Amino acid sequence: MHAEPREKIRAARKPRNRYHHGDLRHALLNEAVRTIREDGVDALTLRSAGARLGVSRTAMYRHFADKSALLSAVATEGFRLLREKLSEAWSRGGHGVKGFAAMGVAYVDFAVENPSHYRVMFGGFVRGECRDPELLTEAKGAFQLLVDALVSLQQQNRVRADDPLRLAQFVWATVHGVAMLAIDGQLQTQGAKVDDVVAYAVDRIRTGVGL
Amino acid sequence: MHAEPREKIRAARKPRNRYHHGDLRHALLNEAVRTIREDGVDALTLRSAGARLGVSRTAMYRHFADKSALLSAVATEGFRLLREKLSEAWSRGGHGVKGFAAMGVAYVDFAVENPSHYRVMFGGFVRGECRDPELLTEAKGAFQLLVDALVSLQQQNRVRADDPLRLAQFVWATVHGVAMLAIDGQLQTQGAKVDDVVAYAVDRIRTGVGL
DNA sequence: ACCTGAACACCGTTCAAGT
DNA sequence: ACCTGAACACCGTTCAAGT
Repeated sequence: MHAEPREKIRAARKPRNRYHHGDLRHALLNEAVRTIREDGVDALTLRSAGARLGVSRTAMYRHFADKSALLSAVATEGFRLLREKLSEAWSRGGHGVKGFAAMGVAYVDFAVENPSHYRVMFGGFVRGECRDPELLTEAKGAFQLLVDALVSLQQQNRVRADDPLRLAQFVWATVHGVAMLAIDGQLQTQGAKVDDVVAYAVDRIRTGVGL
Repeated sequence: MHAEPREKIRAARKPRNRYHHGDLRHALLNEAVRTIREDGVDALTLRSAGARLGVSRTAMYRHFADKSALLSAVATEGFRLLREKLSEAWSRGGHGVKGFAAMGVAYVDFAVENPSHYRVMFGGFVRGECRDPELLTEAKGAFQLLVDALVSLQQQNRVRADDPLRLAQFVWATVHGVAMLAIDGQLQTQGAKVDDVVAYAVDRIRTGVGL
């Protein structure tokens, strides 16, 4: 009978004793990201994901409205990761022109290393209505990093004094395009390595946005 | 009995009297393009496509290896259409800097007007092995148009003397990126119209590839 | 050659029921 | 609150059989 108080203390810390998981939502999200990364979006089925977590295939509906909502969470996670990579590159490059180039390379690298995840972020898998505010916030956060970098470069007189938003949209489109074509295998066939294309594109961007 | 010779003449022109269609392959392809354009890729099912053509849902397998092969044909058709639009824009613009800008606008317009079709061309729906040679040829044809335009501009001393292939890859990536972000609805949220973004991007490309 | 019809092994989603 | 199990309405694909 002296085990009971212990149980109660635990109960106080974690209000309820869940059936299988401390947090099925997180477990599902991680499993989805893992499956998508390793085997692609098509390989992600609610049935297999549930089975792998030792849970019924309908358990998911307690945590996500539907499959699209789960994919939306995966996309959100992707933008979070991307923002980290970009922020790191910008810092590592010393918040200057070098850092700007590093951001471009980091962006494409992220897409090439996680092609399926990247496609979920931009491939239209997340339907218009299911784009939850969290996803929008995270996507805007990553974009804002680019805007801030461009403003910083403008203050250093390294970038023309156009509307930073416009500049950022152009730069974003270019690296996004390189990334997309790269993971589609459309650049290798043209007899050039992806890295070289990225380097050249960053150079042309620099010329394009320069003073 | 005097109808028989007529039948035989017909048989000579068209060796066999098909069950339902003169060319089910074309009918299927058109139906697929139409469905994708109007209702998206997810709406395309072999069952409904067959039903709409008054044909069994397995009849397709006589003409395409599987659904991916059908999508590959849809993508091929897309590249054909895109090439036409680009060629027209380049000519209409007088094969010069104006034509080059017109190509960029035409490219993004095509994607925005046929978002689902465009996604089939670049969205990874066509698996690596299923990329039939016809698709590759057609895609390269559209890309070549861009290379040729850049070579022409180089001869007019309007574009820097870099490797035209590299230049074309950069330009392609940029317009592709703008197109992708546009059909993903990622540009409107940033408080700017797609047309303006395209115009600005074309301007920056021009600066980027200029002498 | 070209197409059918039944069958197979899958899906996502709903819902009454259990604890 | 959280999860289950059966059921529903779909898929793409295979294959023996028809004409």
